[in-house]
Amino acid sequence: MNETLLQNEALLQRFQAVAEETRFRIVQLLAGGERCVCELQAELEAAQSRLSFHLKKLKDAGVVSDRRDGRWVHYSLVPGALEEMRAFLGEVKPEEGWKPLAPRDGPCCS
Amino acid sequence: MNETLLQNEALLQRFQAVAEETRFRIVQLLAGGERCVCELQAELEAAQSRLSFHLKKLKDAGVVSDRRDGRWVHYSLVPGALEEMRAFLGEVKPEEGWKPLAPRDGPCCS
DNA sequence: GAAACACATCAATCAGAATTGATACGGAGA
DNA sequence: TCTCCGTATCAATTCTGATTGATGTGTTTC
Repeated sequence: MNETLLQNEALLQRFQAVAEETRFRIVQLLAGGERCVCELQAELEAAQSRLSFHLKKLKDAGVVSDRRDGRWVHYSLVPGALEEMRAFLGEVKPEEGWKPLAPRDGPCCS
Repeated sequence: MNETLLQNEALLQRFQAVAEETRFRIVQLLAGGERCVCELQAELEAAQSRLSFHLKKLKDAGVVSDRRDGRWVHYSLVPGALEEMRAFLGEVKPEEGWKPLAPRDGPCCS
């Protein structure tokens, strides 16, 4: 199995996790620091099972981690995960002064 | 209308655009420079209408731009869009040495 | 202008993800 | 132990987005 493909898969999963409105907002809230589920619930005005569903998605993708404290569970961002996503967008971003590939000779498609 | 909300909406749309396998791969290919549709079609082994659908998503999100050249259309990345996404992940990423918020006093939820 | 080509769009179908309501689980306090 | 509370999970439904096949549009070449 190709290592890079697996990395890509995990990376894609992270983008998928963040690219949904509720989860996008969760990430924004967690940027301010750790939050327990009930706090998120209050701030997002989301049903409990719905929030739990989205938190699981984020956790499965490795974007957040949880910490149990008595009956409460606190969620926070995983810095490394976000860093990887940034790195991907960095690699992908053409350098300043970058030029398109020279047009290929011959017909566009063979 | 709130300015920040609109920005968020556009940003979310960009994440949604990138967070799909076919489009994720398109972005990776375009990282190497401009490509025409038929080249992408060959490299992705995707049906033409399918590819066109995904390119439109990326374009609507502002992640790519197109350039007509005779009968060919060439797509390339929009550096600024990727930069904004990076910036978001940067803001959102806790600083090194960052500490969780101090636990609130009183019960977690009122 | 006719034919061939590159690409876009549309309508119908299909698939996967999100929502909801009910239920289960685990910890804390009486 | 019984009960309450915070959270997770499950099954059913609903919604959204992707795929497919056909058709449309603009461009080149003859």
